[in-house]
Amino acid sequence: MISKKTKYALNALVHLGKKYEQGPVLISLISEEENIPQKFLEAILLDLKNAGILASKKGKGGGYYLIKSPNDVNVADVMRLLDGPIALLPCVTYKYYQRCEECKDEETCGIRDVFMAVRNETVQILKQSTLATIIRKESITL
Amino acid sequence: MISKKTKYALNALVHLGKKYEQGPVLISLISEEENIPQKFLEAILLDLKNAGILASKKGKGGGYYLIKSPNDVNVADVMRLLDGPIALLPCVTYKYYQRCEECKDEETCGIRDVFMAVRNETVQILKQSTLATIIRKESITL
DNA sequence: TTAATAGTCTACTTGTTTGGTATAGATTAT
DNA sequence: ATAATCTATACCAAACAAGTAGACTATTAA
Repeated sequence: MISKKTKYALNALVHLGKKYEQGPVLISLISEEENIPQKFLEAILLDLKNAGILASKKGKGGGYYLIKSPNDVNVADVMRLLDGPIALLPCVTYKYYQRCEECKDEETCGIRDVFMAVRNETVQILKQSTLATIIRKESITL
Repeated sequence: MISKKTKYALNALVHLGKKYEQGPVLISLISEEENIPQKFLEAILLDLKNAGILASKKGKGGGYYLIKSPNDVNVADVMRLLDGPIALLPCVTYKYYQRCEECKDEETCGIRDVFMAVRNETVQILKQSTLATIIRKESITL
């Protein structure tokens, strides 16, 4: 399961994606409309800002806004940022590789092959899924 | 990430799969050869027994052995047994469905669609992967 | 210039899960 | 009977998840 943090981040990003290039949006507004605890959301938005996806403006008329295009923000990146590796086994992660301690021979491990396949399929789907595709799909489904 | 419990279970099952229909195998032997803490392994094997995958024999000459055919034990089932649902969101699980509390309208949720696709692909791969296919692959790779 | 607005930082809390360990008990082959 | 095995119950420490509290800093309008 993905954490609430990642789920909330995606909800907030979709929200901000719908208001792309329309100025800053209040944390309190996102919190209310997306049903996310405000204090928790503050920490999440800060993470997304530090990752260069969002920017913020302080004071009256301030808030958060998307600085990357909705086409350039994909679900895989958001998940990695907040939840860490996507793979289900440490020995099949792309950037955070770690050997399975109990493993005898990684080269011939049939279990590893299975989870390698899962990882590849998963990452492909998540990379293809951007804020833009999500928002588009939602407007069609209506 | 899958838990150590599931990983250990798979390692143990592959081990027992290789000795299918060759009589009981000692916990201590599996523990040693697969590098799994013995007491932890005992609990895992018990779970697998209660799920009807393994059986055990007590006393001298006892141990655990596979009762289902290696063709009929797939990775998806083992994961579900020890780690619970495979899906990454509670609202896309098959048997353990739960609404996302913060969600406004599940029907039109674009995020849900993404994770639905991931779940479907993942389950398909994991269902196809049985002890038999894993063991076969390992013997070929050598 | 000061009050109100709005984001930022640090620290804490509470509950659950993970990955175990310890001890004692029940069964069975010899 | 007794030694070899699995079984059951209880416990534990560390990490993580999901949040909360409160002080602090920056901006801007009046």
